[in-house]
Amino acid sequence: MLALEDEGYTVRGVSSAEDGLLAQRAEPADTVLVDLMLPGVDGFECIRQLRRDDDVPIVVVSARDDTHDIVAALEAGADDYLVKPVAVKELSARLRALRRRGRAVLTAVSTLVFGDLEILPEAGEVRLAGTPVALTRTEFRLLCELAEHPGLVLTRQQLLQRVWDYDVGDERLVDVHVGRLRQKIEDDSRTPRRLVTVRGMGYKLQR
Amino acid sequence: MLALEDEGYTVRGVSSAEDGLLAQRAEPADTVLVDLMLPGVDGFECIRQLRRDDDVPIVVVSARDDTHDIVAALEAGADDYLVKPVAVKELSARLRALRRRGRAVLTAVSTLVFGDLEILPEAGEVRLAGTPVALTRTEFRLLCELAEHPGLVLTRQQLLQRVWDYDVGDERLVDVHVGRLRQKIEDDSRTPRRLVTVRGMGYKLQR
DNA sequence: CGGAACTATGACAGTTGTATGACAACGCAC
DNA sequence: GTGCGTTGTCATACAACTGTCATAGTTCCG
Repeated sequence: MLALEDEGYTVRGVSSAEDGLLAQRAEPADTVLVDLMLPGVDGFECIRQLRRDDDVPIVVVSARDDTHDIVAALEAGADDYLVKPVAVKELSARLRALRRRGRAVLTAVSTLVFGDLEILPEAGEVRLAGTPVALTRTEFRLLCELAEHPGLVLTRQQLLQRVWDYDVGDERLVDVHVGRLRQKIEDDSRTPRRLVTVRGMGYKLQR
Repeated sequence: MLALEDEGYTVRGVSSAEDGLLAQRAEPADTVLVDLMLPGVDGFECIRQLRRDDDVPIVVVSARDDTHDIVAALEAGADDYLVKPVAVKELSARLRALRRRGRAVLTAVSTLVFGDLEILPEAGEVRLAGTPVALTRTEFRLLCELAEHPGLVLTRQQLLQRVWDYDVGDERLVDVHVGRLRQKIEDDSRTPRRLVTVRGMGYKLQR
């Protein structure tokens, strides 16, 4: 999963078939990876249900290399079947091949997820617990900059440079915009839980 | 090959990459199996050429199970890659999976749907809640351009380039046409719900 | 405890970005 | 040529955003 993120994918993990089905209904991913050894619902049944709901590409990853399983999974509606251990490069290439075929028209939108905070950079959109939040351009750029370095402290200087293209400038400016951003993305701006201050250093976006 | 015929496929065999390419041009099969160890043209090149000509599903069958080869074949345009020895049942199931997906594409491309807004690019037609809307050529192209990137913000520059073929030009021009388009596709052009402004960035068509 | 350093926030005026109506130029059919 | 729809430019009005500053609140440490 981490390896896939390195390849540039945004990954949402679930621990059971039920969770996966629910998550997919609530907010469809553009590709689904299924492990046939999941607890709960039978894996093939899971594929069938996914396929019934929509035509998202489904890739099965499994430790079993029995032809019978492979055929059953494909019949159930899977688009590809990989036997563990899987080379990430291969998985990534197969995902690309699938996407090329299925969704050639649609452009993929990447999502940065921080708990219930989602950031869609290309869509210029930010959602908090599913509902869109209206941010100004500066707030948005600030948030993206922080989001690109999850959990890392960025100094005011760094933020001034990257968000404002200022080589020099009043560092207080950053404070003001962080404050405004907090009003919009924190439940209680007095006790920030996502965008936290690191005294003497700067700010960071909590994973 | 014989085994495949038993599964109900009609199979045409060729003994070299050149023959295969020619045969496919003369009388296209609906799926192509490629063996990477063919004499003559390099197998990857063969895939690329097939892919260039049309978007027939391509399945590679090869004795080599090196990840590097698999990735290269998929990158070249293959849809699937099987390592010999191949179970006929599996191959058959994978061909069916591919064909299933291929069909889905054809139906998916023709209409772009955004809620009750339908766009038929080839037909040059736009319908709002079922009733046709009369758009000018520029408005139509603008809408199509936005529709091809659902939910993504397009900058005025990008739109100028893609709709007007202007490398430089007054960005206000875009505003004006967006305004005119809104008059026609929004219920209340004061509060756009479909074609929304992302201040400081551009415009996007809401999914 | 008290001061210094650091951070948060509210208010304000200047600036920027967007929407829209008016208009002249253009192409095209008749 | 006349009439009509379309196109690009412009000026204006309005709304939203930005940066600065003053003030108030924290945290740290001797």
